[in-house]
Amino acid sequence: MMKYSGQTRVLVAVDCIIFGFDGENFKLLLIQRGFAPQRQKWSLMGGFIQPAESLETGAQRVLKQLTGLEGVYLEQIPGFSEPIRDPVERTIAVPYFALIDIHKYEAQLSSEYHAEWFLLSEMPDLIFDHNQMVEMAKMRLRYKAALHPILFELLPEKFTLPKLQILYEKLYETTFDKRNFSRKVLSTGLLVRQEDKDKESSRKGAFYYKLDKEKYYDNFEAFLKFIPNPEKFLV
Amino acid sequence: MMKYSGQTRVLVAVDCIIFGFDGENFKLLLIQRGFAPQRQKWSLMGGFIQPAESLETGAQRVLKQLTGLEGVYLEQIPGFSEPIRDPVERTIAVPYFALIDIHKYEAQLSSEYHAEWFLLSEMPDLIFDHNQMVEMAKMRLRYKAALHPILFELLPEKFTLPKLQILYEKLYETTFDKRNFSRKVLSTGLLVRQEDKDKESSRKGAFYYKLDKEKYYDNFEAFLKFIPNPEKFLV
DNA sequence: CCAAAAGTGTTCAACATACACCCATGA
DNA sequence: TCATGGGTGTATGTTGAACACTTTTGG
Repeated sequence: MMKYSGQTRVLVAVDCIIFGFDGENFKLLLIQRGFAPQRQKWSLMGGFIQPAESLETGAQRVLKQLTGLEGVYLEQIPGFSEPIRDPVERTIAVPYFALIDIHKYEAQLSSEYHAEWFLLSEMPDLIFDHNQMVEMAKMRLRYKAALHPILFELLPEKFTLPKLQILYEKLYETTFDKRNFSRKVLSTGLLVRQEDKDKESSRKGAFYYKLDKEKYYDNFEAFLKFIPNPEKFLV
Repeated sequence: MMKYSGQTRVLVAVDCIIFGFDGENFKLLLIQRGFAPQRQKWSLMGGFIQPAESLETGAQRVLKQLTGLEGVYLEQIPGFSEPIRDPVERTIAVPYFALIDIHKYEAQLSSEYHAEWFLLSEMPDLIFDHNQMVEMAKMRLRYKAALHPILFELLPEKFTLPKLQILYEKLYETTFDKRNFSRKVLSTGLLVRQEDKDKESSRKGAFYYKLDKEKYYDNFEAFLKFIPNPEKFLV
């Protein structure tokens, strides 16, 4: 078959901004590059698109390689395409942010990559334009999470309301009234209270909740506002 | 300089979903392909990314070629990247939706392309996956416009409140209460009433308004809701 | 004078916020 | 028994939705 003539072909990479939450803080999973250029420097996990895969498939592959996880929540953010963003060769990067349950990850860590979790606030300098990608991903996550219940993707199967609230508070760098917060969250009917409590962080213990998977997936990107004044965060 | 070895390079295209509004209905600017494959079939205007340009720059170039317009409102939507989406050769497409003032366009039409405006509701079948791109763009536009005042990009410099309301009503395929609508819109302070009236569509005439450019651009993506129950439209 | 569209105000309900006290428990 | 974090209810203000009549003017 004929090809389009006179056009330049370029490398296309997917880079993953992998968010986790340890119960206290947001974290980012980074790898130390084992190859040139900028060997040893920290970077996002990424990879070049292969002939038989789509962008989304590529991103899932890259994630699986690093974390062992499949079917992860992924969202594409706008491409990074400055002609000289990669000094080696022109590469157009399509970043995805990923939300994973940090605990699921730990069990499956492959030693093929030198990967490490960093507190979002203590992130090292990254190669190329990866710092900007992280910034962009944070903005997008803030935006999306203000309107849709996606942050559950960061939590383990069983979690408590105080933990959920801390999650939101950390993302928006503020605090919320716990009475209003729990009322809003519970009023969605998405959460099912369990019998048992988490006694780790208080003597009284906090009830565990699980997602009502049915409701959650049926109306996956439901429009819900768990935080007050979302317009403050919607840039 | 060394290149990354063993990787496949691909064509990257930008395709533009160009929206216009004629005062009554949404329209889409399409071109009839002058080259194979699928010569004569309708398609979105697009082009391959050139060595010295970014995706956004490429999209602006493509738009300028077709419409003569520069600095158009553009927004990237997620890439289309199925390996066989283009039968000639693997091409990853990054679509952009564009909002233009249809009247500005008409003046500058280049005859280099066979381009035509179609009512959104009477759109022909398009090549490849362009139909899906249009669907995706409509969804994104609905989402974005429900929360941010971007639809002004579709209107001429002077417009009336009834026209603005029709614009919103057509996008959301519903009707709004004009008292509530005008109150909301005017309360933003974004609009400045002019002395003169548009007498085209009524005997009484409707006041023209202009955007307060200062306020508009200062707070370009302000969070505003001109439509009731936006959650209905936020998929 | 009449048809057709433009313009305008009020009432009510729902929602979001602010706010404070009691509970359970382990040490 | 006390210190710590968990859990809950109410009152108030704000916001958004519903709703109908008067105005203007060209024909």
